[in-house]
Amino acid sequence: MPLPHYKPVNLDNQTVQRILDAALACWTRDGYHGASLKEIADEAKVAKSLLHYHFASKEHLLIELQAVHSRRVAAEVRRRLSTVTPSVATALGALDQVWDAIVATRDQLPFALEVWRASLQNRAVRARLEAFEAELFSLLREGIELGLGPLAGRLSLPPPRLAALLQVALDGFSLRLFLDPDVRRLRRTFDDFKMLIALALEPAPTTPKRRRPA
Amino acid sequence: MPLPHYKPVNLDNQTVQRILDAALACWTRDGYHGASLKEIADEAKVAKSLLHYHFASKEHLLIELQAVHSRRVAAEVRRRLSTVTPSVATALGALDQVWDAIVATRDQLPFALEVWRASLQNRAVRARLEAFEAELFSLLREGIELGLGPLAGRLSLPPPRLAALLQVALDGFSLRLFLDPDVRRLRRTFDDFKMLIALALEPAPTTPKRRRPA
DNA sequence: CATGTTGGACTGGCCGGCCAGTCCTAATTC
DNA sequence: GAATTAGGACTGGCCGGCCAGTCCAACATG
Repeated sequence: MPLPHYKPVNLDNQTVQRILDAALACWTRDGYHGASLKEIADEAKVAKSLLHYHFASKEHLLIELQAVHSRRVAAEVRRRLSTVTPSVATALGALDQVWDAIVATRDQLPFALEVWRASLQNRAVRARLEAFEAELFSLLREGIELGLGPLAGRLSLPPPRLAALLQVALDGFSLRLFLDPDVRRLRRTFDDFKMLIALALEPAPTTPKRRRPA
Repeated sequence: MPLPHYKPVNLDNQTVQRILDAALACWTRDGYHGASLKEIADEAKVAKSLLHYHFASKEHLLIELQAVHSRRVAAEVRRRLSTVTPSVATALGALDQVWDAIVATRDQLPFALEVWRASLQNRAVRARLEAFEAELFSLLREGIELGLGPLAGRLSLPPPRLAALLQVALDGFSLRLFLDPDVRRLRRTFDDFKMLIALALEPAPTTPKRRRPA
């Protein structure tokens, strides 16, 4: 099955945005197959046929929403990491920024899971997902390099590998936030994780110091 | 909606097992709503009506499969952690065991995602999922305590908190294994993670450290 | 005879998709 | 400046099809 080519969607149209928001809400709540187009139309307070006017199919709606959503998330992360200045403290502070971003968007994680699942069967979704993941990776790596400045060279882990580790860990935290309503307990685990990172950031362990977690 | 009470299912029946395996395969491939009962029946090479003979409904099938599957996973993890003997090296080796378990069952992760999603809407699924997560947490904590023996007291992180951190991280690795077909790259990230853990495990290299006040 | 299994007919409902047609606004024409 | 045209936005209703679930007659097997 080759990649279908869809007509471009007018994203400036306010109703289109309402539909996209409704789809995000419904798919987050009930999953892609679990939510019907009627459900989405009702949520957007719009006739079901209008969905097919703006979007060729349910799949097309998913693809467009994925594009919009990943763009939004990437922009949010970029915004939060833009104020980082070089020092270990601010580098760890940047981690807090990322944490806040995750918590703020925690209810949308089920949609992300849905996109991941769809990426198994849809090449367009797959391609965009990989690009998005690569972008997040770059943002993390740049965040590390910027945040540590000249210190970056003395890491026990080179920035790209630290970034990869961060990305995995952050996915884990996202997932557990989705599972576990107790944010504070998870926050403590995140602080523990930050402590671990701090250990790895400290320069060559000639005189190792041990810190109590804050 | 109160919890429905289902007639017990004869799990010794071989055909029932075939159906459960088929459901696992189909739901892993297409998701809960995405796979029809006919599809599952075909996969199990069984008449569709037989599904309704053994299980009251699609939901019932999900609940039973979740029970069987989580029991299997827990048993597998328990088996892999049973040989741990006290020392830092074997404690890290136990991590490798868990890694192998994750890699071995990576293709079933989409089903786990499906269960997580279902837990949002189904109290029976939710309850069992929480029990399962709690069991995994205990296994990890016991693995840490057993693996480190008397060393456990000298951790910079008490075992329960290390276990929580491990659980989050392992979820992250599971997720990325699902996203990323490149196991070896992720394996290196996992090794980096192990190094980080090792840093937290190592007591002060030469002179014994003063413990934090109780 | 109980349990397990098949295969098919059947239903009521929801699904995604499609279409004919309305409404509104803005440009175009006379 | 009234009439006409064009086209985007939007609707209600319909369609064929698949879905979960029901029922049953038949048959195996011990």
